[in-house]
Amino acid sequence: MNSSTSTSSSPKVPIPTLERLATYLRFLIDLEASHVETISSTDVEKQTGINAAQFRKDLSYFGEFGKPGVGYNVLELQARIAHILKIDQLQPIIVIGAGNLGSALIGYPGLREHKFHIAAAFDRDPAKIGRPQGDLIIQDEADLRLVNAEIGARIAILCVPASAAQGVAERAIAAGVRVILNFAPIILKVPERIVVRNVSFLQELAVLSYHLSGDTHK
Amino acid sequence: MNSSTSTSSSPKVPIPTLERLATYLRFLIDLEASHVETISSTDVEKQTGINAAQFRKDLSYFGEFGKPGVGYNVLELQARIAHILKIDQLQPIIVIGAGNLGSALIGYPGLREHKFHIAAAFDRDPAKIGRPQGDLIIQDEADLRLVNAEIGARIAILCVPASAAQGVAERAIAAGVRVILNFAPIILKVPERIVVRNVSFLQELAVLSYHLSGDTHK
DNA sequence: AAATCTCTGTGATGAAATTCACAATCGCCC
DNA sequence: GGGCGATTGTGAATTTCATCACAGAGATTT
Repeated sequence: MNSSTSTSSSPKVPIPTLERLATYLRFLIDLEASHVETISSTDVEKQTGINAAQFRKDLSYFGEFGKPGVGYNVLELQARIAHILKIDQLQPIIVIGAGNLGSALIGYPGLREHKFHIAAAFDRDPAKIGRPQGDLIIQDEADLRLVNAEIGARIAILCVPASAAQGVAERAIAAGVRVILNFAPIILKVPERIVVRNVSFLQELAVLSYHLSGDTHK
Repeated sequence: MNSSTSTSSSPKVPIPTLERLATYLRFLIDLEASHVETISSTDVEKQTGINAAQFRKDLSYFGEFGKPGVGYNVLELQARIAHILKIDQLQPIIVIGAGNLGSALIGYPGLREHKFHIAAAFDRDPAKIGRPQGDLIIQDEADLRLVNAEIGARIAILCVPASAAQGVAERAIAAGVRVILNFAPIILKVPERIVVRNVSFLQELAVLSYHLSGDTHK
């Protein structure tokens, strides 16, 4: 999708399964808000469009979660998926590049809701360094290593231009980052152990554009 | 997917192939800038990490593009991929929701580079309506249908909160939109013929978070 | 102009992901 | 407490996607 994974790491669990886990979690949070206590895989299918067997199989990679004849406890499943995804405690993230996109992410409320926490934001532009952004202050990208020694973030979000991305990625890795969410439209070259996911609007739009079959106007 | 496609449309061509086409296009544009005239599938593999046979097979869905013993002409291939993706002429897009993310997209230069053109931006918030944003003026979401009758955009980008997304999607479809890029973290219910792609930061981050194996600190 | 090298396009093969289908389990009702 | 409807968890079947491997086409060299 949308996005794509490069450099691999652990085996066994299919990437698509992990992607769906996040969807389930989101869905379960909504259910909780609607005071639903129990849900069956068929209900999930009805409400999300994801095949019921798929849902069950996805979960089966991690153990047993439901009761036959009953279904799944919403709260418990929520907690267990959060645990699987390691977002059951606040997860610190650094954002590099404080342009429009970086700023949008820093201000995105959904992140906190899911126990992600943007712990620092960096930019290279002296005009931006020192400026407040949300409840953070933009820091000098040159201090990346120093600052992250403090924070210990293992996740970095790259919102820099394509031309800068490779260099920034390398410095982030040197600063202890292990996984990268890359918004720059280039393929990063990183060591085996580093996991990268790319998000590309252009790619998404291109796929959509392709589907605009023949008819220009209705 | 990080992102993922829902409602299907045409057959035959794998979605992953379409996603990669956009990557190839981007890559070819960079090559052109470096004055490279010809490229072989093995070169592509070396520089992008995408398997050479994969590259050739992806293209084979659409015809023959290369010369045995030589490779592919960069400019020609670029043009043909752009044509396949229907971005060989300016493609009008409407953006709905002019918050942080919407604004970031409106200002994103990569779009124009790839022949996408944001033709109008909408919001529901009276405080935002009428305000300039980039070289556009935010319009009232209530006028969606009216305005799009003029513009004829078939692509909409949804940057509204999850709670508003379903309703907005329906109105966009009523206004003639055929494909939707959805940034809201919900699964849209749309008619068969409509194609949706979802981009979810949360999903991407969750997958990355999962890969943070055991070690909390180095 | 033959021999050689390079590189494409694709059928065959393999791997991965999805979906099917059913035995096993649970709760409920009589 | 035995029978019944609901629902899970999962091996097997199916579908989709990626890779291999090679015949054939174009360039190049001798």
